[in-house]
Amino acid sequence: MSKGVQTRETALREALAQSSHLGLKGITIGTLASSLEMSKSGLFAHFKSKEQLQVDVLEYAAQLFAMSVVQPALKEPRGLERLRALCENWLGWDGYADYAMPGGCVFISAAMEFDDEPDGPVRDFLVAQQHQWFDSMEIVIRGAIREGQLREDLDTLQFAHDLNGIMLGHHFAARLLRDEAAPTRARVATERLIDSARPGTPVTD
Amino acid sequence: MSKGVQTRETALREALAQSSHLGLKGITIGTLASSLEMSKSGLFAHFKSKEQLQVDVLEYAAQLFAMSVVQPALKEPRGLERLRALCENWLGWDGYADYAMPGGCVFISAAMEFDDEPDGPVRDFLVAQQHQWFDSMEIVIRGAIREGQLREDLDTLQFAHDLNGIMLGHHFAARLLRDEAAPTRARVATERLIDSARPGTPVTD
DNA sequence: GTGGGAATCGAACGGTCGTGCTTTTATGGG
DNA sequence: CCCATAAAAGCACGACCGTTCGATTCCCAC
Repeated sequence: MSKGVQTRETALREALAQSSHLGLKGITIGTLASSLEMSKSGLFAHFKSKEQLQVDVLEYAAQLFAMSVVQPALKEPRGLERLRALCENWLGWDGYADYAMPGGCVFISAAMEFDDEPDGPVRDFLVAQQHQWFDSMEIVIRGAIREGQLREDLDTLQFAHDLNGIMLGHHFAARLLRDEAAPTRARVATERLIDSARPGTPVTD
Repeated sequence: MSKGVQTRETALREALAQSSHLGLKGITIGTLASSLEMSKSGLFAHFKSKEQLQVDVLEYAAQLFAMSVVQPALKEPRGLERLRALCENWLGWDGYADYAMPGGCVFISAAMEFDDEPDGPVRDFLVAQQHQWFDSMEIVIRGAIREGQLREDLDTLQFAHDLNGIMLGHHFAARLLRDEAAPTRARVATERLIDSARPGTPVTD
């Protein structure tokens, strides 16, 4: 019982690392196996198919994301502090270089790889995950509204999408363009977004 | 002379269409050849390698982009009108469904595919293209500054990156989440961004 | 209409892919 | 310590990959 679970865990960690810079589609049973110094078939037995492996990697990554981004933010007091913590952790996640994701956010690569795919287990799982994540963001944003720090009539879903755009832009600038100013720019953009959502700001609709 | 160029052109168009939803790495000589109803080797002869094919596809896409996004915007009067036209065309480009790019912006997928790659012909070409594109954006933005419609001390590069983030967010919402409100949200975000850059707006630095 | 170069084809190459089998080896509860 | 069971290995498969090369077909200037 124990041995199998442990191997599986190790395999998922390595698979996540490789997905991080090759994408979910880029990982290979063969390459993964030799990285783990085991046989293709031995590794394959842990996941009934490559598709299942991809889903499992997404699930594994989500656990890591919840643990290192969401949970720490929940320790901050509700409102802008918590929202800022969430964004800062999110930014950190995208540069999670030294541990499990040398190639940046796996959700972003997966999103671009599967966005034009027909429905399927991997895509469906990823989309569900993203909806969950947007829900979490909205909850934190509404917290800041309830604290009176953000406008009462703010479109929280729009706000969440705006934040998402900022993070995608950060990924783009940091990873593709190798722009060291990317995190700074993301923070500037986030503050500007928050400012535009403060009470007293004229409604833009 | 004529026949070869024509075949090449047709091949590039089909290759772009396929790259659009499979990514640049997703295209294969074999699949592409059978789509064009010709032999693998016959097609291959037009491009000396797959890497070269990928670069050529990027170049082909850039021509299309310049023609359908940049050039029309340059017909608008300098300033916010031109900037808005650029954004609107850009938004249209990402949903260029019926012609050459059924799977959305090929530059975005390519960016995510090659962002963690070591330097190479394809990555280098893509990065150079993006820098060019950011330069173009900055020029249009500075046009609005010179017209007195945007703040004098505006960080134009930051502004361009913010726009880029909005478009990436649009791609994400429209393609992965299949959110029909995506274009509207992108427009709202763009207007908010413009508003925050107007003269008289307090500096956010 | 013929010759020559461009365009295309057919077949093959070594490699890797995901995935079934069967067999061997390791593990841990009684 | 034994033995059922779990884990890993070994091997093979058909398919497709990018690429090469020699043969074939086409187009067009003379």
